[in-house]
Amino acid sequence: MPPHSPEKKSRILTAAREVCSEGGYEAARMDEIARRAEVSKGTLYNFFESKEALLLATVLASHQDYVVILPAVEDPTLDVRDRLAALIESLADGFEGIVRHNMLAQQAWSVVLGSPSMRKELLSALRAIYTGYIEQLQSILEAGVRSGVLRSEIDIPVVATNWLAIYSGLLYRAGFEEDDPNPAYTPAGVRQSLGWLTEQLLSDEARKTRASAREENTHA
Amino acid sequence: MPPHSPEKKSRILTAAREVCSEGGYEAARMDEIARRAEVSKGTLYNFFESKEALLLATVLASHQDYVVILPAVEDPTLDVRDRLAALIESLADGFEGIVRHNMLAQQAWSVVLGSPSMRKELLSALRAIYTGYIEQLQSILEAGVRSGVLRSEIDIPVVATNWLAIYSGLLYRAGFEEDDPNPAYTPAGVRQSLGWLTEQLLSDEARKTRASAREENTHA
Amino acid sequence: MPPHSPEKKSRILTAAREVCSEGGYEAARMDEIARRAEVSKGTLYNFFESKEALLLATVLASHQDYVVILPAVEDPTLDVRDRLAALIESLADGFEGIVRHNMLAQQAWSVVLGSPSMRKELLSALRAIYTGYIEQLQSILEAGVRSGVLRSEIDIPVVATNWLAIYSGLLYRAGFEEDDPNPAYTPAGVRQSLGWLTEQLLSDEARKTRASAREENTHA
Amino acid sequence: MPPHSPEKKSRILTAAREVCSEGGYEAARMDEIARRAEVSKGTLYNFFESKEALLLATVLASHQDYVVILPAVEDPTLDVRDRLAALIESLADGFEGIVRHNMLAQQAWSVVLGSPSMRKELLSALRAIYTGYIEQLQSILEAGVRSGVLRSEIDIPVVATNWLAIYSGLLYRAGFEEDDPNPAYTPAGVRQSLGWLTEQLLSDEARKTRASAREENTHA
DNA sequence: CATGAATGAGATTTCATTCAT
DNA sequence: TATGAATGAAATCTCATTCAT
Repeated sequence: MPPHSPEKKSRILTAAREVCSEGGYEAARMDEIARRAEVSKGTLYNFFESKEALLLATVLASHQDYVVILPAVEDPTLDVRDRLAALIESLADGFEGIVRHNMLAQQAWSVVLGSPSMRKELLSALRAIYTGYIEQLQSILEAGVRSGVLRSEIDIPVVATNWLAIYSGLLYRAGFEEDDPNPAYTPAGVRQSLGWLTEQLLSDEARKTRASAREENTHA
Repeated sequence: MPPHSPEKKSRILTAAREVCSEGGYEAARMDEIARRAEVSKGTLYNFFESKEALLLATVLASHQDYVVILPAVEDPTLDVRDRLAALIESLADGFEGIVRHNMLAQQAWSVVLGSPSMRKELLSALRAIYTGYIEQLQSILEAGVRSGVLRSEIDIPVVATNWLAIYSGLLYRAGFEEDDPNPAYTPAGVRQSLGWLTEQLLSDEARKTRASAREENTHA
Repeated sequence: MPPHSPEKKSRILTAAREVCSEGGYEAARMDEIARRAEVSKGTLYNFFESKEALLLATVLASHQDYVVILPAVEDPTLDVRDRLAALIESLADGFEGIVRHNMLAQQAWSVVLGSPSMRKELLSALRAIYTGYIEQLQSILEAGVRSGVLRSEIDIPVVATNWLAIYSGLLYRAGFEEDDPNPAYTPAGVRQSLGWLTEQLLSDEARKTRASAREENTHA
Repeated sequence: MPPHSPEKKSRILTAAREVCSEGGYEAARMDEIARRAEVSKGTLYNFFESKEALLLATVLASHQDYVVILPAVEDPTLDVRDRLAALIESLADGFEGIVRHNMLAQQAWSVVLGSPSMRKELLSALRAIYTGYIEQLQSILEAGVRSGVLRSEIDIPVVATNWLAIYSGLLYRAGFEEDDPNPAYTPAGVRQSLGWLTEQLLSDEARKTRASAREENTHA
């Protein structure tokens, strides 16, 4: 018999995510998760200490699927405007999935709140999820300032913080919308809001040459 | 004693908010709420249909305390920069209380998720809470554009959306911090982030006269 | 509704004792106890913190029924031989009931062993159950020595200890017997063993006058 | 490796005894026993039908270690007083170990109570454990009467029963004591109680010559 | 024979809700 | 209306036992 097959663990996590997605963490039942994963309840407890631990692992695993970065963003030879645009696209494209994931993660709080160690682990993961974005963003902004595309006087940490705050805020507010969401809290809204922010950063020169520069770039 | 004494109802809601604040919605027990409100459990059910209804009412009542607006903000005779500054102060001052309130409100989701009608009510309230801000903000921005303090080409809806997104984003991210929070997610961070946004809106003329103008204004 | 009616508590304890008597403490199920007591499982937990606490209370309540003392034993005007004989009769008469009770109490150990506080409570009760006997016995022996019926050189504490040890030993060993018990571990055995002990205590004078003295006493 | 290696069986029994000693039979887990014995859980079931059977075997094995008899006791050439004294020493020396063993054996009841056949086996073993003592004791007492050291009129079966009852009673009561046990329920108490009993048996002649006789004996 | 992951019946316990007083 | 003892469905978790490897 294979020792604690990872495939089974993955099946359990998938089942748990499904069950939570449907009824929320509060309503998730170990019985139901076991049934969907096609394992016994005992096996659930062989893999995870408790219901809380399973739900925490479910949230953390869910992160893996949503923390993705477009390769183009990391290419330092590209024009900074394109790199920022690619980042915006990445964020906008994943927006709806992340909104759903986010609503679940928020619910996990009430389940995990009881155990300080799990709370710490969850919050730490939630903080970590955006750290990559912040760092990436700062390095792009620095490159932009160096190349003269972005205004030299911008306060990079504040701008990066605001970029992320806007994104988080839209994400958060999107969770309040149902059925017919306010367009501001859709992928299009993400593009518009972060596009506006990018505009503010451009140097006067970049502003003048924008159209031509971008066109050359595209044709290259 | 009049039926459904409002005083008793208020006592119940206060007790419920306390209990939820301490242990989260998941851990809130009707027994404990009744004990703190100094009423019987039966009385709880005379005022509220169910535990879910009580918790929903608790969240909604909690909104009342946090949706406050500084009178100065609404005074159209003031300089727009002061009105925006007053709004920022209002948001920054209430920040920590709202963060706590917000974490509770998020948890409430998992409790009311099961009932579509309650879910609608909660989400609607959550949407409404910021509507006042958005409208107020837009009217200030319009006044600013009219008076020449703000740049004429700004896209007021986008700017207002971003203002609120930044605020919401900081609020949301602040919920992930514990003990030694990142300064970006503190009242000071609110001032810095929204201050930066305000900067972007000023017209060239306002930018030049800022120091003197503000000084005159203050002395007036 | 009467507040925690003692009658209900008593019904629960009775049901618990019945269930334990039949299958042992290990096999006692809260469901079954609730069913027999004609209360809900929840009510069981309104009266008793846990299963352990209920079983402990059951054992302690069981003591009440078996710690009985013959009034005659306490009458200091009677001849010491008669008082000792009455005590022996008391112990022999209750013997079979106490044997059954004892076997249950022993089983309770394994259930209650986990909780140090309960263990202490149980052991303390088990010690206390015989304290009355020891004290009573010592006062009778002292009276016997004073009246010259018992030998003056007897070591009263040692004799009292041995009296109780013999009784406890027979009680304990009786628990090992089934169906066709060794006569030594029956009420008759109790009379014989403790009768022998009493014999050893009589003074030479009492020994000579025994037949006549007792006869007079009986006729008095 | 021979099938059902006795060494492995012994390791299992030792592990089981350790586990039971620490937490009691109720708390003993097959997992833990297997871990300590360094075998798999499956192997446990190759050696023992069930948990009950293993625990029963554990109690029975525990008996082997405690049913020991001093060789001197069996030597018919010695003075009966010395043989009884040696027996008392044997019982007193092993007292504390037997007390612990006894407490475990009592707990075993609740585990094996469910199975009549195991119950019979356990009770039979518990009866057998003292049979050797009784027989040995009776043969010593008979030798004592024949040699004139013990009073000729003693009722040997009753005396033997009482000797064993006193010992069992002290053993049993010792199980109720914790930390600071009553001296009556210690090895010293065993010596005192059984010493008193021996005293009652001596013939007048033996009583007179006791000091000198024993001294000679010791010097021989 | 040995292993130990998997099983799943069944145990204890909780707590929102009810309703007789 | 207020009370709070009683309810019991339903939840989590345990652990002796099995059996494919």
